[in-house]
Amino acid sequence: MSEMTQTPSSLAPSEARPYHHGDLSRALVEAARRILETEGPAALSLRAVAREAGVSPAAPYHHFKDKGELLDAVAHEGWHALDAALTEARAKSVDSKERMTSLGVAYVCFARDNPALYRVMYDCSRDKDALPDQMKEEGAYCQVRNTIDERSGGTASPIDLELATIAAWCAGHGLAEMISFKQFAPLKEALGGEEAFLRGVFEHLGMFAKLDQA
Amino acid sequence: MSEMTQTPSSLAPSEARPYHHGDLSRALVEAARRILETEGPAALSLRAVAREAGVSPAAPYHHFKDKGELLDAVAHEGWHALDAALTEARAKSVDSKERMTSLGVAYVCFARDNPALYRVMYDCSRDKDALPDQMKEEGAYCQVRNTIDERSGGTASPIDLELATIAAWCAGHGLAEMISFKQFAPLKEALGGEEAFLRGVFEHLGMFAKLDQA
DNA sequence: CATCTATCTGAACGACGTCAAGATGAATCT
DNA sequence: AGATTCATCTTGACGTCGTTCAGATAGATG
Repeated sequence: MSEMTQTPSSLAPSEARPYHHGDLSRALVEAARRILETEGPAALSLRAVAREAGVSPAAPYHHFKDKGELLDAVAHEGWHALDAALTEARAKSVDSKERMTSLGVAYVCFARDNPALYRVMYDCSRDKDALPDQMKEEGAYCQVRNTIDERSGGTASPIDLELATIAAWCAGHGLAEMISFKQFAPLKEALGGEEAFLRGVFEHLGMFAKLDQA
Repeated sequence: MSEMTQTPSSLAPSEARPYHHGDLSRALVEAARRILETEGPAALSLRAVAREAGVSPAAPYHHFKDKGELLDAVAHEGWHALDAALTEARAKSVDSKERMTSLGVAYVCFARDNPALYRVMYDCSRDKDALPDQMKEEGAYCQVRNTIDERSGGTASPIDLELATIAAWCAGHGLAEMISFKQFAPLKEALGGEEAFLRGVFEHLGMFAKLDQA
């Protein structure tokens, strides 16, 4: 009960209201993201999403078990967008020593540029006490692990590799949640901009201090 | 308009309903913490707090501007409790090289043991885009900075000291938010317990990698 | 004592998440 | 084709929430 109802016969793939009254699952998720971007997470009610999609307050319940499941779908898209951002950052940085820092900066910038989406992503994760399953095998988390593995020349033990990945991930998440805290403003200015500040913080995190000893 | 109305004449310091109908500000915060611990953050409505304190749903508005201000008061208590936990941890660890890791472990354990309270603390901070002001001068943040400063022998530049503190704080917060994620369970088991896991992660964060070079 | 003022109650408003009953219309089956 | 089936959407309702306001209550003050 996920992706049936493809465009019925002869209609544009994803615009207008093609079906019965529309390809709602998708329209709802898009409406939710629109609300998130323009009005923030506080305004993201199920009724507002339905309103934005031009449908009655009860309509979403034919596509999502409850509000949480809609948010899960939004979060899912968010993780994909984060994957893409990290992939791009990884491709851009040629220096393998800098690559890790670049990944971190890209991660935090994603959160800074999509604060509401990032918040939904982590709120969903906390509700389930777990990161999305896909991440362990091919997602953003895996990109971080691979980058660390490359940097260490593939010599790190599986446990050390995992610990280092977790350490890096936690640092990135923590910084992502606090990047816009007012207290950091003077330091950002002193360092000549937010990116420099980010690099500064990440360079103090010796993700490889232990791996390099081996 | 904060702390007047101490116990009126002859009554136990904090039980029953001593005053007009009670020392509400305090009673409400206590009721809120009780609800947080027993039913979690989702159950923490203003009405539920009033109910728990035995007053009408409108009563809290004579002591707090709105729900957010009540939560601020709860968060304020939370930060004090965190301060205490860190102070204790800092006193216990004699080895200055281990002290930083001990602080980190204590921080995350506090979050693990008071998950709902910790969540309220950071939700409030995010709403204001700032950590509590007191922290910069004498709170938990300051303890972390001092510990780093001691460890580096007081030789770190102010900027490096600040960057290292932020890095450590972000890592601690990130780990605190994810410590109970299911994906980490196998690794915890492999390392022989949650504390060992925490130490493992923190030891991969070379908060001093850069400071030690100087 | 009367009065003042902080505190609390009761009732109400709009918004929320959710559900049950009914309407609607595309798809399927003779 | 027409009848039927079934997913989809609407209407209306329920209980809860945050918040406000007019009025009751009872310490504190004169």
